[in-house]
This record gives sequence, C-alpha cells and structure tokens, in this order.
Amino acid sequence: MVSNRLNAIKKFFHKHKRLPSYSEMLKLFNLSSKNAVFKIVQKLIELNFLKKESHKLAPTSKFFALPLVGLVKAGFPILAEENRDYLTLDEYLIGDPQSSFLLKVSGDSLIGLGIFDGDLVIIDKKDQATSGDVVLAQIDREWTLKILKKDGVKAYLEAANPKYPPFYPVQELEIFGVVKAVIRKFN
Amino acid sequence: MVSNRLNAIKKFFHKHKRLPSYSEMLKLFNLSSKNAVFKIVQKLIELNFLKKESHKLAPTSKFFALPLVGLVKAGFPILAEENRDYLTLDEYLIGDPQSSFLLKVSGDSLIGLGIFDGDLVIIDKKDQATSGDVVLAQIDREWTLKILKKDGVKAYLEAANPKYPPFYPVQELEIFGVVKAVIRKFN
DNA sequence: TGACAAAGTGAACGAAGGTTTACTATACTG
DNA sequence: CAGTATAGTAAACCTTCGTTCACTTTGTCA
Repeated sequence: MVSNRLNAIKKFFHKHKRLPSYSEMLKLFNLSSKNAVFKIVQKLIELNFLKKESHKLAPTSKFFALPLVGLVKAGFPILAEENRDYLTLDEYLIGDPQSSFLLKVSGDSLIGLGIFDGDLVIIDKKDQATSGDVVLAQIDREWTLKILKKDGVKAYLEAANPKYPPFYPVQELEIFGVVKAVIRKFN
Repeated sequence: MVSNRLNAIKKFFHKHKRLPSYSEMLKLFNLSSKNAVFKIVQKLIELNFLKKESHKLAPTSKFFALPLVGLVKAGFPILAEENRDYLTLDEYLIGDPQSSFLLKVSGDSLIGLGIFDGDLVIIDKKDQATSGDVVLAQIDREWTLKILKKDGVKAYLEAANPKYPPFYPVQELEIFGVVKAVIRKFN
C-alpha cells in the first residue's frame, strides 16, 4: 500500500521538518534497494503528494493539507474519498508571514463577533483599514482591539458588546494592524 | 545583516516548500563562494532558525513560528524583541495530522461557544469523549455538531443556543470526533 | 497454470551536496 | 592609524544523492 509509505514520510517530516533522503526511506520502508524507493517516490509524485525540481524532492501543498468536509445530515461526506477539498492551515490563515503576528485577546469587548477572552487573533500589520474591520489600534495612547468605523471623515472605534459605548478619539487614533482570523483552542 | 538572509530563505521555503541548497543560496544572496554561505548557515543555526542532522539542513520550529504577543494597555509589547513567544499554527492546532480533519460549520446551534455558521472546526477523530466536549456525532442516524453531556450513564447532546432544546437519542448516539479548535477568517 | 504486471534486489555512475583550508577585502575599534 | 575581527573568494575534497540498468521475486487473474 502506497499510502502507508506516505504516512511514514509524513511522520518523518513532522519530526525532522524535512523530507527523508532515499537512503533514509530505505530504513523507513524496510527495503534494501534504492530503486524500490525511487519507484515509490515516482508514484507519490504522480499522486501529487511530492514534487521534484532539478532532482530535489519537496512536498506539495496536498502533502500538508487536511481534508475539509462539509456537514450534510444524510451521510458523512468524509467517507467518500473523492470530491474532497484539502486545506493547509498556515497557507489558509497567513497571507504574508513577514507582516503577521499573533495576539492573545483579553477582555470581552468583541464577544458579539465571537472573539472571546483568551482567543488568539492573527494580525496583519498595516496602518490602513476600512470601516468594519477589526483593528489593533492606539486610541489616545491606549492600545485596544476594536471595530473601526468611519463616519464620513471621522473615524472611531466600536466594541461588539452592548456593554461598551463607542470610543471617539480625543486626540489621535492610530491603526497598527487588521485582524485576519480568530483561533480558539479547546481544553 | 543576517536577518535579510533569513528572510530570503523563508521566501524560498514558502515558494518551494524546502530549504535551498548551498549553491542555491549563492544566487539567493548574490555571493560567489560556498564558504560564505557556510558561515551564514552556521550563524542561523546558532540563532536556532535552522538545524542540521548528519549534514542535512532543516528548519526549526522557530523558523516557521509567528511572534505571539499579549496586549498590555501601557506599551506595545511587540516592539520589544526580547521576551517574545513564538507559535507555529499547524503545530499549535493539530495534534495528530493523521486523525485530524476540518469541518465547515453550518447552523447557529453553537453560537454560545462562539462557533458561528461558516466557521472552520478542527476535529480529532475518535469515538470517546468526555462530558462538555463539542463532538461530531450521529444521533439517531443524523449527523450533528453539539455539546456532549453525560448525565450518569445517559448521554445526550446539547446546543449552545437557548433556541434549541437538548437532544436525547431515541436509539443510538455515536461519537465520531471531538472539536479541538475553531477558526474564523475575516473578509 | 501460465503469463504478465508490480514490487523489490544489487551494483554502478555522474552530479551535486556540504565541508575544509588558505587567502583577501572590508569594516570596526581603541 | 594600526590591529583585529568579520565577511567574502577560490579551489580541492570526500560523501551522499538520485538515477539507471539488468535481473529476480511476488502477486493477480484469465
């Protein structure tokens, strides 16, 4: 079975953060000829789990991706191997790694958007945003995470919690980044 | 500057899903001696961005990680280079890639937990769960995503939305997986 | 059962890999 | 400005890499 071999490679990658060489796959697969490995790799390339550029092996996106399914009441769609979508979290969530960072949310001012205390938020560093964006901003020298609203020329911040009133900047409102995604881990 | 070199390597990795070889780094850095590359790599290993095992180069977790900051009202903590935490999303979110998959949530039955329609949920495949877990389950042959409750011996499902009553299984309740995390992307 | 494809063995090969050594140019520092 | 660390050049080295070839074993199915 070729998928066992793929899993072994995935495990190796998970542990070492790189693909095994052919010699290492020999041990991994309990084989004794590099040619056997060569043929297996060839097959994995055909299946689009691996790729090669000028004799250098690399994983594809499919290699990392998790199956993505939708919930239909009738049947459990993951059972059907075909028609599956695949998604890599890092690729899905992070546009430019250079300008992204994570922020741990504190407070309940955004519960209306499903952003709770302790959640992790992915922020894209930039100083421009459009009305409705959740922004990391400095309002009158205080840092906060709120919804940006532009009312004509005036910009102000709003919570997603009826407990809090809108925040109008007395002096300045500087935007530092825009929230791209929320992540909450259970347990 | 060594961080420029690191960024070039990161870009290369992003594009090719593997590290460049020394010869490729030559072009990447516009150098003409492999020894120069050798020394740069040595430095990146000391800084713990790369590592080597039996002459094979590999990235470390730090290589992939995003800076993680907390929000303190006084100052903006990301400005301080030290005391930073780093986090890799894939590692953080996914325990065992083999038994994980993604599910697109439909419906509003879990809004109380901040799980909205259209959110992505990471599910760990297993048939056991403890009371309070959000589970993907089949109740009387219908698939659903709900909170598992164990009342003594009896198990039933509960929504996180006052609109819905608890669901007591008439015949059977089979657990398929447990929700490990929620992801919501904006825009 | 016999034929044929699939999977594996073993050895040989050139190319490319990372490493080392010795030397030069550039930049910093007291 | 002399002295010294830092960054880069150039060439040679052996190891390991991925590939190929010819052959054998195993499995499948008509």
